[in-house]
Amino acid sequence: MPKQGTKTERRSALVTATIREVGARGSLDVTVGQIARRAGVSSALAHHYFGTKENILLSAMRHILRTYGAEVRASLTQARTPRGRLDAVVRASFAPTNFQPHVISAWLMFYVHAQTVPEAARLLAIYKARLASNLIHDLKPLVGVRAPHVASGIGALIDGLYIRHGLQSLDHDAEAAARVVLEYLDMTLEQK
Amino acid sequence: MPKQGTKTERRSALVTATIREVGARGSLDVTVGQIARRAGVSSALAHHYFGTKENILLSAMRHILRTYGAEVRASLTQARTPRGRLDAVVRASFAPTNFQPHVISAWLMFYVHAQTVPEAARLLAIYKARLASNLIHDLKPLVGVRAPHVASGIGALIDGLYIRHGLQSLDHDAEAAARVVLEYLDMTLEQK
Amino acid sequence: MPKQGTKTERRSALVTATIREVGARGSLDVTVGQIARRAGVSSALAHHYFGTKENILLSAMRHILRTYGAEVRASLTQARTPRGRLDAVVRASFAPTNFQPHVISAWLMFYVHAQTVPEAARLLAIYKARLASNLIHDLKPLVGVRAPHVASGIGALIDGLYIRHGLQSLDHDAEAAARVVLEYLDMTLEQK
Amino acid sequence: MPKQGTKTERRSALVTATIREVGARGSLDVTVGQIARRAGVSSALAHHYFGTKENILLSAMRHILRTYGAEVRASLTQARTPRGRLDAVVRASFAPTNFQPHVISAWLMFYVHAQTVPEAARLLAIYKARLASNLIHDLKPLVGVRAPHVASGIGALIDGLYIRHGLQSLDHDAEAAARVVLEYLDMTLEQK
DNA sequence: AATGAATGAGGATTCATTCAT
DNA sequence: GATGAATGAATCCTCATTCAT
Repeated sequence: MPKQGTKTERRSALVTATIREVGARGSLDVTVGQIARRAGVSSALAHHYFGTKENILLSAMRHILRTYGAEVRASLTQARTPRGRLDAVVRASFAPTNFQPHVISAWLMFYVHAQTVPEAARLLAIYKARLASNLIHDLKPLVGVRAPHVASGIGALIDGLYIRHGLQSLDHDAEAAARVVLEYLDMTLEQK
Repeated sequence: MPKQGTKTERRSALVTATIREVGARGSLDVTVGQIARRAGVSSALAHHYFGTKENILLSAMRHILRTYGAEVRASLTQARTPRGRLDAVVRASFAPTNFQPHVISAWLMFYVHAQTVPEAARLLAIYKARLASNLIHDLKPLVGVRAPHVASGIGALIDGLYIRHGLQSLDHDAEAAARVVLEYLDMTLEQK
Repeated sequence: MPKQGTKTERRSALVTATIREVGARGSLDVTVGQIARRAGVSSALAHHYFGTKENILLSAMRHILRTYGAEVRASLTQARTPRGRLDAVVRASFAPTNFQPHVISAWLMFYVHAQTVPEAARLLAIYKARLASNLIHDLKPLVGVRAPHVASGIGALIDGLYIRHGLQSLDHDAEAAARVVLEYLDMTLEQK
Repeated sequence: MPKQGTKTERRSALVTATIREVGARGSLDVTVGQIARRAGVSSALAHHYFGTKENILLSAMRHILRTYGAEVRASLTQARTPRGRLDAVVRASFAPTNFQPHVISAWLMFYVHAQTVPEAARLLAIYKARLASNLIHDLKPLVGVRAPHVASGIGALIDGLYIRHGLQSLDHDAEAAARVVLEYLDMTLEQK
């Protein structure tokens, strides 16, 4: 009688539902019940699979981070020059899989969550370290010791554009957003 | 025992306590009780003065925005050239009154809050419009029609630096943060 | 600086305000603050004069009962025959001072209050006893031993008409209401 | 520990508990906690099943009204003549299922509640309309155009007897109460 | 006399979580 | 595997009441 679904299917459905729900409400204050309902299951089942709400949230975060990581890798395979690779990394941040309203909302929520929950902070730190490392690797041949500095500027700019986008002031579409960062990059590179 | 503080004193104490508490917890999920306790009063008194929790939060937001506005104005009085004024506006964002951990946390929380609460969104929109208007006013003589574009880049960069700072990864002190933005500005201006 | 007012004035203003407020809200769930505001004073003053909320309510009840009693006495002075006196007693219940929406509401609320508060029950019992006594006194010459029985029928009919009136279904104006009871009386008297 | 009762069982238990509790306290000011405790469940469960307190109260009202309706219908099946049917309708109001202290209390409370809550008013209006309609239907053959007038008198008398009974002054047992109304009816019918 | 300041107690409601089935 | 039943622990908010001024 119970609805069927493999463990993986259910977990994945709940993770997706979490992101959608957070996006729809614009708030991390989402209840397990709301998430479960959106996934079409009972809240008891959500606990059955994840144990605690915290865990559902963390899983959703991991999902987003994984998706983002995949996007970056995919983007990088097509790049050859350092500059091309930088381009790829930046553009991955604004790829369609990520730069959608509800995903952006979720990112913002996770930033907040990271302030309280160590594990969330750890995940975010990993993401940041990877982004920085990616950028620095390819900036070094171009700007030498200034690489970390420039990388952190780019990182901040990306985060800022995310936030602003999350805030409905859709003054940047993905393409425009990427361009802002890339211009920043270009200008930096042009510096003698 | 009653009759100890004036209405103004208490309101102000509660607003301050709100920001500190939000900063300390790293979350907008502070209870009226926590805020009140920090302010040294009963939660009933907080309701007496503000009516609802929402109102307390909004008042705290207004307080932060007002402080920021004052900082900008003060900073501007000492500037003479457009470039000097741009400098002033940027540096105001990183002035000691604003760029403290708990205030930064509060900013982040308010960004989130604005996604849900219209009045919060309105307040944030005002802040943004003012910042943009300030920047554009002084960018026009320097970069002409590119002014709005550059202004939005600067705005995003400031927001991004705030977030990153809020996330404990204190890779930027205030001075460094301001410098990142100003370099961005300089590079932009140097563009032919 | 404080507003002036004699003790009596204030007390009376608060009692009146209580009845109006109960009437306006259609509920005994009226707060001291609401009553005080309607009377134009602080809730602290209400306590100063009455000590407790219970006391305010009881005073209002006494006021209504007193008004009703006065109405009955006034009405009776003009009657000469037993039948005339019965008429007077019945009509007093529907006199303009009593048969107004907010007073009717207050009566209903007091009925309820009497279920919980002994003193309120006592006051209501007194009213009932007086009404019964008045009716029986003049019914005796007319229906003999059936007097108590008829009196209680009349009392119930009056109460019922009050309730129904309080319930907005204004299917009886005062005159009509009185007539219903008097017809009942007439029919009873005509019984052999 | 969980999984003990069905949805229907619990709902019904809570509705019953509501009426008993209202009766026991003599006040609509019962807390959800009190109702739940009497039903042997947590207050959270009460909310789980009814959503709001208002809803619990309304459900209790509907229960009483339904019981009363059933009583009337049952009573009517045994009647043949118009006069017999009138008898049945009146007696149903004083049937043991209804004319118990706590049910009477609940009625009184609902009268009060109806002054504030539209849905409660609507329910009460339906009850009244049905009673009136029932009475008028059978009065018409007996008193012609005076039917509505007589019906409203009877209705008021019933309500009045209810109130008086609710007020502990048990000067009427059910039989006596019914008799008062039926006498009223008889007298009316005997009118030429 | 009059009031604003202040609070403890309490109440409706929500929610993560657990358990029997 | 899946769920409805069930609850303890919060949380916001209200209110009668008290006290210093």
